[in-house]
Amino acid sequence: MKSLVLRCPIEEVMQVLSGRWPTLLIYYLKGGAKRFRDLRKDNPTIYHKMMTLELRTLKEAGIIERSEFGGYPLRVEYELTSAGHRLVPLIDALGDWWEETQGVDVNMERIDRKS
Amino acid sequence: MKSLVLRCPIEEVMQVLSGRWPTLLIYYLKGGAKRFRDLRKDNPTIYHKMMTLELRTLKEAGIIERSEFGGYPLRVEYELTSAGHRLVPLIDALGDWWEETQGVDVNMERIDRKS
DNA sequence: CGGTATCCTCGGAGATACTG
DNA sequence: CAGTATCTCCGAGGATACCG
Repeated sequence: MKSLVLRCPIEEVMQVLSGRWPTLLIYYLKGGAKRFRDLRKDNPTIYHKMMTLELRTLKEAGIIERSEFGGYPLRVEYELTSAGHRLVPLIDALGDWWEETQGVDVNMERIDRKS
Repeated sequence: MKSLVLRCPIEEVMQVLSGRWPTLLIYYLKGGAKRFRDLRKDNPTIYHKMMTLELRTLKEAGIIERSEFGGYPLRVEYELTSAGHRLVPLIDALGDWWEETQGVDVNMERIDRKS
């Protein structure tokens, strides 16, 4: 998943959203701004380093915004931009499609067996 | 991107669509059934092995269907299922969102921040 | 022609430690 | 607390050859 061949918006957006974390992070930011450490609590299996990297690419894509508050200990908050908020329903639609699809088309056999 | 923690439909659908090829393959099948070799012409940089693997996971997800016609040389065709067709507009919406976002919002916010 | 098997490498990401 | 630096390791996927 490295260099792009075409300048295709779909390929580009998938480049940003691909992988396990991006959509999860967006999901957990739906409700409003959160601190770094709270996002880690939401995603207990992600590693420190990965989270900063993932958050950075989301920021560079204009999906989230990073705010650094001075003081000690440091405090950094992330929240969805307006573009990020507009993205949420599109991702949800994919989730809905998936539930629908897996329930009906693929698992037909299972349903068959039960009846 | 291995084991899933949650039974979250979004995480699951992203598992299938993540990466460079799935959405591209879906895109190239929008117009109707295609042979294996024609899909390779559409995606000249994908390798033989990868394509069979990607096509297989798409099939297992119920997005495409595989038809094998006997004869020699062998002939295999792939086409979108009805679920696959319902997925297309959702992916397109992501592409549209991306174009819109990269053109307008991201730069806007940068300009805002400067003032 | 389409699919599988094999080998190999290269970098993503797990894990830990350190800095501001 | 958040971010960076290192080191390591494993496996996705590139490349090629062979099979049905």
